[in-house]
Amino acid sequence: MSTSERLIDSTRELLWERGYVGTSPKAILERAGAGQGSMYHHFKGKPDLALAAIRRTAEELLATAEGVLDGPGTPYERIEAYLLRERDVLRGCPVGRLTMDPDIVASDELRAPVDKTFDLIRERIAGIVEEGKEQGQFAPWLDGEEIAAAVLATVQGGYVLARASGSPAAFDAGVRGLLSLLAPRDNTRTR
Amino acid sequence: MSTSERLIDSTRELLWERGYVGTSPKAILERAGAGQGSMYHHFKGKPDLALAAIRRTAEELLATAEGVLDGPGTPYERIEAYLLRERDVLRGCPVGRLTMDPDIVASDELRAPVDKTFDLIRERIAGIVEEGKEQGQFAPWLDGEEIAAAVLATVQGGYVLARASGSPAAFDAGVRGLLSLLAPRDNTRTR
DNA sequence: GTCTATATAAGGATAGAC
DNA sequence: GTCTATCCTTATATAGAC
Repeated sequence: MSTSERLIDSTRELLWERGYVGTSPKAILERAGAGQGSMYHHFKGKPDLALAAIRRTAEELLATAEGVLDGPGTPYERIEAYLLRERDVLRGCPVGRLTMDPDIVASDELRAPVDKTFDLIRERIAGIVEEGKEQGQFAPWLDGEEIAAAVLATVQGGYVLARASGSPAAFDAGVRGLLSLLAPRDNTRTR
Repeated sequence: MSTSERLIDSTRELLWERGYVGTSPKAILERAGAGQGSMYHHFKGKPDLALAAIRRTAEELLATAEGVLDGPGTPYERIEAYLLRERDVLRGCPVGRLTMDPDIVASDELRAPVDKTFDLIRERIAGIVEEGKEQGQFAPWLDGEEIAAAVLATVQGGYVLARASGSPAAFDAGVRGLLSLLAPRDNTRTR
């Protein structure tokens, strides 16, 4: 793997673990096994390298999410698959955690990939919900965009709760709670 | 206000804005209008001061949440009030944001107030849900703890989505989505 | 209690040799 | 392309005067 690639990979790992403000060029170089010169040869500086790393991470996350959402099954089953897909819960979301970084939120350029990723996933989920409404699997009064936002928020908030308690249990509980609200019930059952 | 109090207040503000790793003693002192000596006289160091600040913030947030959750109204209305209470959405949650700080998650002492705050709010909401089930306002198959986790996660995740897009809209959408799933429907309506 | 001085390390970047 | 040397600033803390 090229030095440039190793620098990007190290930056991605550190951004995930420690965020932007908590990640120093020195730490990146050590992890990548490179010297100062290499980094400043390939990239203009820390923000430039971070941008490359963030874009890569965002693309990968989007691809993973779309892979699950475009899978087989009914609309409910696809949303369920998205919510239940394997995650390293205690590490948190490599994209979502960036929103807590003041320097990233302050930069339109660094924030853009984060914004775009959530936006595309939300649109995809919203479409699935609308599909489910047409098929009668979801109640007609539900709004696709709103449900999609709730689904994404449950995931992102689940990471927060899990990290607060040091256990993935809270993440799982939140997901199960949302699924219990979303689950279609057959008409033979009284509500 | 005493110097010690001003130091705590400045720290609370900075922790909210920039997190633990992003907050330097120097910045705290400047904001508090104090010198180096004052800080190290009243506190053992940055972690000690941060702990005092976090405890204060956690207590205040808990009090605010309980104030709303213990208010008047049906169980659904009280949860609705909690979700719709005024928030400075783009600033994020002063407690939740701490979970993205590696140094805080790594310290049992610094993480404890965060964990405790979420735990107590979750219990309170869970109790309200169980109450609503008894009254027939919520479906009997819902689990109080799980719904409570979903409610908290929607809020925490809403902050993440809002900060990603630079607008409170995503927060509001997620909350409305969850409320539309949670809202009691009268039996005259067909599902 | 509060201040200034000082100390050591780290953050972030540039210069120039190879 | 990569390395080392060097630079200036900030982070975090201690010492000791007032």
